[in-house]
Amino acid sequence: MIPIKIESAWKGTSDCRSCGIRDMVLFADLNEQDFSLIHSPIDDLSFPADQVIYTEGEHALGLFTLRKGMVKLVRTTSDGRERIVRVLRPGDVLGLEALATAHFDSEAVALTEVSVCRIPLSVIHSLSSNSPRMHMRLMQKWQQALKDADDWLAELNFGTARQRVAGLALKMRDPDQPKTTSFFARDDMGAMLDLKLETVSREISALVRDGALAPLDKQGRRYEIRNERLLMD
Amino acid sequence: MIPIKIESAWKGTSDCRSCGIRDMVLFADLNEQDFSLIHSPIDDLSFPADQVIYTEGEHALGLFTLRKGMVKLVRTTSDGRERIVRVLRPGDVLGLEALATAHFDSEAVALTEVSVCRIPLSVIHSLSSNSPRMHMRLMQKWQQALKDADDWLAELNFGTARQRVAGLALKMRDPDQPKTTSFFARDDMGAMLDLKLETVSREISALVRDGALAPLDKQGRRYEIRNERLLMD
DNA sequence: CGAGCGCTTGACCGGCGTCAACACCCGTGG
DNA sequence: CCACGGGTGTTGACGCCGGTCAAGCGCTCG
Repeated sequence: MIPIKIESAWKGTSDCRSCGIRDMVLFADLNEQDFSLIHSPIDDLSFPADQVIYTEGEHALGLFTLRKGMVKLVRTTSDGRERIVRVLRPGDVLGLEALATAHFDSEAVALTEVSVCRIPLSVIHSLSSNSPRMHMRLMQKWQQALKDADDWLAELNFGTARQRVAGLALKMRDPDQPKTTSFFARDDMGAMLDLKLETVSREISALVRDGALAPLDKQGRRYEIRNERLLMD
Repeated sequence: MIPIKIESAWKGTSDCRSCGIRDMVLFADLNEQDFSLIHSPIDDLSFPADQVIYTEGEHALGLFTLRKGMVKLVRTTSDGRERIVRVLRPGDVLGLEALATAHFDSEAVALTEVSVCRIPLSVIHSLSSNSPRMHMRLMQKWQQALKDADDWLAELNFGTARQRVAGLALKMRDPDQPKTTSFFARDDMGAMLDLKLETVSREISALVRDGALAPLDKQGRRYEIRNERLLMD
């Protein structure tokens, strides 16, 4: 069954050949012959902030390429605590794991307004066996996901509260405007860094006081990076 | 260039058809036709405890299937601290990332005496394009590696010191003897759980005092699980 | 303009880190 | 066979970072 939320998120069917971010994504170097292998529609979907895109353990029909916005991957531990294992940004793939098991290993929730395209599993499977270009791309996406997961553990969940918050500020820099960075609701940041929301708030305040960051809005979501050095140790 | 350590670790060339753990590994369901596609030798290697198998960033000639023993994957953060991101056990693949980039993303170090087989990248690449069975297996190994990475973060690096040590005890259970579990040098355990070695030691002592664990040797490496419930919360 | 939610700040407390002493295992050499 | 020494694990005392609890503030949206 197709959840209602997906129906209501439907914005149309994509023409991937003319996709604006095609150079970042799975279909980056497909040729005309490869495109002719696509027999199911690629849907263009969008979700408001806080919307669940898929849940942990859910049966997967397809995977998603993130076109715009940010998505958190959430795991619930056996004793019920929630942990954010990663944040995905444009160009990343949501739900790669479904290729192997047809189930999602974590919950995906929109952190901002989000736009994605859903690619049916059958399309990925037929392309990956028949197009060496797709095969290679897919491998690179797996490798990137694994590296991101390890980075998240090694860089953001290690050291003092100050180091973690500073590390997140650097990781969440805007690729187009390297002087600005994005934060999230304080309790989400806590679930990312294994800190309490009060501690996150205190450390951000301290970084602003020390001149490392300066707020760009009144909601505490966007900050200017004033002194990169102060964030790096 | 081939490092000297590899030369000295060489034990022979494998006959994968008769491998004792074939059902766990990449070659699990290859048929005779698939095997005929293997044109480079699969080497059988072994390493003593504490030996480095490969280093972070090193150029990769092949990847490894772990046959016996345990291996830690170590990352060094930009400011020089060392973090253990995962522990691999028999059946796991070392260096999957080399398939995409021909470089290793982390350092691999033997935690015990270890035996592995090295499969040249060319063999994997030709099999994965020509054998749908291998293609599927590879996908499953990627998925497993990613899930392990996320598990490690969500389960072992979250909560109190007690919960982390207990979680590691459960994760490191012997698959054949579910009542026994393996620990490591206390500072390695600290690097896995983001705790200091003294804290690890204290928590283990507390678990023994409470009757959850009982030591099986005098070096503090193997413990009997006496009360699973006490470890689970 | 008031209600409510999320962010910040303060005071206090507890868990983990730090520093140090000690116990134990094991290999080496007398 | 035992004496010695280094390496590793354990335990204790103490201090600090981050958690807890609570109050206050400032947006945002009815």
